[in-house]
Amino acid sequence: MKSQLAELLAQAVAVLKTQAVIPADLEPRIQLENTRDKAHGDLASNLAMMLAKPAGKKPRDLAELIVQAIPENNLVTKVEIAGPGFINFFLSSASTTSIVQNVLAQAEKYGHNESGEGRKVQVEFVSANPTGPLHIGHGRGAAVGDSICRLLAATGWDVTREFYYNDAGQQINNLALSVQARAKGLTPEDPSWPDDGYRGDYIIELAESFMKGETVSAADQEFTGTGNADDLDAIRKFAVAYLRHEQDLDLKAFDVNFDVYFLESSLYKDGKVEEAVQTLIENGYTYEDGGALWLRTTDFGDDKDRVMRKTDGGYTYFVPDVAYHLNKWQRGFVNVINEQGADHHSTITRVRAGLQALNKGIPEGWPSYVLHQMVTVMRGGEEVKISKRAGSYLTLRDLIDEVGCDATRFFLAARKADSQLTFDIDLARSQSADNPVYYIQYAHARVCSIFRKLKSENLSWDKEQAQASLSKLELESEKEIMVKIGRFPEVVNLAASNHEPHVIANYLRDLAGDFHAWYNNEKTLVEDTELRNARLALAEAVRIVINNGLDLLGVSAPAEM
RNA sequence: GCGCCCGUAGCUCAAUUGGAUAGAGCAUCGGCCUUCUAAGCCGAGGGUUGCAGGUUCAAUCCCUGCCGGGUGCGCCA
Repeated sequence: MKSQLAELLAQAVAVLKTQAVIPADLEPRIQLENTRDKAHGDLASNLAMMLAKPAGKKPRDLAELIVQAIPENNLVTKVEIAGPGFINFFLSSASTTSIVQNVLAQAEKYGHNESGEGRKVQVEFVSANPTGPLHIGHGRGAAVGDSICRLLAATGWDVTREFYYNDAGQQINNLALSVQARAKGLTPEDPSWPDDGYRGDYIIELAESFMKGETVSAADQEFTGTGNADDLDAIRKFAVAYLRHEQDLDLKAFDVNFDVYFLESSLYKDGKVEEAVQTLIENGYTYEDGGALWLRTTDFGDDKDRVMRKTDGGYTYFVPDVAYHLNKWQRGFVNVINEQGADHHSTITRVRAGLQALNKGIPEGWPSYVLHQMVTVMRGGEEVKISKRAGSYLTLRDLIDEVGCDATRFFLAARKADSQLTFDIDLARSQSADNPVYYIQYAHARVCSIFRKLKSENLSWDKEQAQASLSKLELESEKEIMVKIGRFPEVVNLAASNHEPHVIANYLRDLAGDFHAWYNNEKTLVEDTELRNARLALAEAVRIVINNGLDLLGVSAPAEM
């Protein structure tokens, strides 16, 4: 719709160029925007205001000339010049009803497109350390990351979802030591409790399971507890497998799946870390100082150089990260999006610097990142402090159990990632009816209910019949809904290209509102067959859009509530 | 001190990448169930978009400087 109208405007510009009203060498960008106020029509262009200066005319006068130069068409019924020089277009009935036809024809594909052209994109998200259950921050990453994947897939990308396990660092030692301490009956209050030990209760369960000789299996590994509290290596392996298994369950409960689980330890095992370090040394970006090996990250915009290899011979955390991202690049992922918590944002400069220093032709600014800000959890009007080490814990699974998967996902994805989010458990739990996700799902269920009613009254409806009757949709409220669902593909594109799932949530809230209002004011199952068929078509179109939109958020669209 | 994010109604958040009179929900107040699901609808009140400048036809959005909140700044990960 928009592109067709833009084409008409382009033609008008061409005409005015031949009349020398507009300088011939000017190539204006035709902008059409959706109006906020329906008094301004359905679509508006600022063309006249942008061209006023080069044309040497007043915006409104120029707008007049542009309008006169627009070719005959059946898209719009009225064109108005308003305000400082806006050109407002009022869509014709033929235009709006064609939207409904389009939605019904494309059904679950409506809103999708092929602009990604099947190109590969990798999205890395969650990537929690296997040192504890997933908490609400991981939940935000999971909800946002998974939704970005769904958006990219819907716009024609070949998406790979990847989870990176930091299973090789110092934190794993701390984990093993903590489990060992519990296995030996120590508590965090004990003087010999490990310095950076994990204090959560789940460590107790883990230790018990190990001592009992239970077998745990995660995606690609399995390990049986030996029951020997002195065997730290066995404890380490068991603990990692155990917690990965727990995280698998968390993700399953959240309906988030990954294509690839990448182990940091494999980078060491395969010599990839060493390889990357050698390359950096050969490329001359390193130096020794104080017994450590440094990377000259300041050559790439960092504010100070960074240690790569400590005096104890171990690598700092970002070195395997560089090796890991080189691996992504070598797997052919020209497009990589990393979704992670904003508290780790300082790694971005380092990883990118390391990749540049490798001289492998990796573009500056690769990979791209989506950072989500912190989630504050409120309960009983007070902030719930979450700390693995302190032991106070609210897991993602607790939350899903309390609030439900749909509401949790919606809530965590419905806000812009780069602003902090407050998750009020009491609100989400005790007043679940007030949760916005139900409002949208309810609209979907209501449409389904209408069709059930139709059936129970032995009436029927089909797409073909409806096509001929759409001109019966004459109400202003109906036109508004048609225009709104006509914008859905554009909203999907915007959300996908900006990696902003929350845009979908806002759109759905808005559409559901229009639908509920219409539903309350106008009866769908009326005597007049043509009008009934037309309204059923509109209701079905709304249902399709809500279904498709909720799917992009990973939220279900129930037929009954 | 330096980097990044944020600051919009009492609260939680939007605002179609610079558009026209800044919008929703919750909360408050008043109406609507004999009618396709009241998890709904209709109406009312609620704002100097943190402050001060700048850029232009037009600024919540871009630039500069302040103020406030968050987060990061280790040979931790």
